[in-house]
Amino acid sequence: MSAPSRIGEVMALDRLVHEPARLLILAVLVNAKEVEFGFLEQVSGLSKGNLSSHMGKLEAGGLIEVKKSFRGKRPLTELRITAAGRKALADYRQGLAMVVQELPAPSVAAKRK
Amino acid sequence: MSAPSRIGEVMALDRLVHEPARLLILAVLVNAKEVEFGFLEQVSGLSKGNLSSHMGKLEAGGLIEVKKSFRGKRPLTELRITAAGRKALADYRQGLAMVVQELPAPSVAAKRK
DNA sequence: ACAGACAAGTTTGCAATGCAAACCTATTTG
DNA sequence: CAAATAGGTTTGCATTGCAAACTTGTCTGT
Repeated sequence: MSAPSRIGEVMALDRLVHEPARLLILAVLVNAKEVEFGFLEQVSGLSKGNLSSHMGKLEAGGLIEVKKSFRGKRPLTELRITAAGRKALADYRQGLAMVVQELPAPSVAAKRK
Repeated sequence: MSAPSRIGEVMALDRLVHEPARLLILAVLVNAKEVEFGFLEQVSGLSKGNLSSHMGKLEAGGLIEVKKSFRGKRPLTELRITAAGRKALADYRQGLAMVVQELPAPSVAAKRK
């Protein structure tokens, strides 16, 4: 018989994307052309510090690009997902889909409490 | 306004289950009545140490039960998923399913090159 | 003009984590 | 008896995620 399941796939998930905070960031970015730091802070609910460090990691990994400029006299940081980022997210999504499939649907043999 | 999507769900994912190694463990356990430590070590590919510590956390969280006994003269550790574990896994699975749905299918605007 | 509040991020400090190497105890084999 | 194996646990370490504190600059009230 086949392995207990193909769930070993789960170990192949991209950890950079797997982290919820970063997945959230990527998910927002993938639906917009460009996103401001402040906006992201609001919709994500992440603290500035937390957001900043995740941003740094995503940038270091090449999944996003960060453009710094000024709006009037104030600093403005904008984030944009890269092609690599889209790919990573798509791959991750596919991995997730597999995991979801392999995980037993509770509806079947689950306990009705 | 409503959030860009319901992806904020991702932040609600149970971190205890979210960790790939533990998800793998739970996925194996949910399909079997009882599983031996050694077997799990093999199918998961985790080192004994790593497995042992994840096992400890799952047990501490009440998602699994660990039964220690002897087979002949040798120690034997068996793992079993609890009702809470099944529930946590089912909830997690549902969360994942939502995330997968909300994540854009790559087929649309995927590769330009 | 200046004190204080606010904006926009970055840096720092810390606790928690994941991982494997080393270790431990007991058994089996050469 | 020595060495290898089985079955796990503990230790040590490097990485992380998180928020508090800090930085730099603008704006408001008086």
